[in-house]
Amino acid sequence: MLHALADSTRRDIVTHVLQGEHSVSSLARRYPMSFAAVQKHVAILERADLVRKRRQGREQLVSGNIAAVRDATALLSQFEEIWRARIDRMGEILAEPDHPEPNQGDPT
Amino acid sequence: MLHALADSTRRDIVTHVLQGEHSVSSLARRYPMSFAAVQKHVAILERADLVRKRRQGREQLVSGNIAAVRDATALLSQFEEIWRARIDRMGEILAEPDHPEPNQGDPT
DNA sequence: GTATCCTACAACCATATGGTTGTAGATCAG
DNA sequence: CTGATCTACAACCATATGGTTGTAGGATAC
Repeated sequence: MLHALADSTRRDIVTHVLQGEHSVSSLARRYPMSFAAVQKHVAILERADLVRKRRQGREQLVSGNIAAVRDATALLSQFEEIWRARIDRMGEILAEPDHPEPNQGDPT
Repeated sequence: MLHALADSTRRDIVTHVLQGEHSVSSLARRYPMSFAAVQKHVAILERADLVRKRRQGREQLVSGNIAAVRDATALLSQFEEIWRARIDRMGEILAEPDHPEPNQGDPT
């Protein structure tokens, strides 16, 4: 899923379809590449459930799925929590009465 | 940069080095792959500035760079803001007293 | 009906990825 | 010094990626 967002064209597509539905062809017109290339990008986003497609006549309207985007954001936020937990632990260590050498590594 | 995080092994490496410095070889021991493979993962994370390396004797100690992780999180958060902006606009439209029909002529 | 548009999918190519093994340079222990 | 360890880097392979073109089907317009 992060892989699906690790491409600027796909992030741009997500940006647009989060603001409203767009057909695949109207999206394709925005980028300097072939229709098939944009179609592939949309397929990758769809496989990651970042966008949904809805048929209307001969068009496929693409819309963004904010829930999946939130999942990705939450995944990255976990890193910040890990970091904060570490900082908290360091605070405890500094608060300890005596700690001559804070040795990190794993010499096992 | 998101690409660097779009791999579970690399996310796991980031998780660990955010909690403290680890040498490349001690990291390599955690995963069922060759030392060189882990070394490549670390190099990719380093290129994305998600981790830093510090030489100590014959070891290279890897530590996580929380700032870059925050940048990635902020990038994804923009999507949620775009989404909220759209919802706000929809709220305004629904709050309009008379709907903007394409009714130009006003025959008195 | 035919023509046109929108979409899907396949084949193909160049390049990047994730993994391997092997070699070589530094550094530390003896 | 020799030997062991940590690291870097190159070569190689299988596979996935991002792009292309071409073909085919479904829906609309005429």
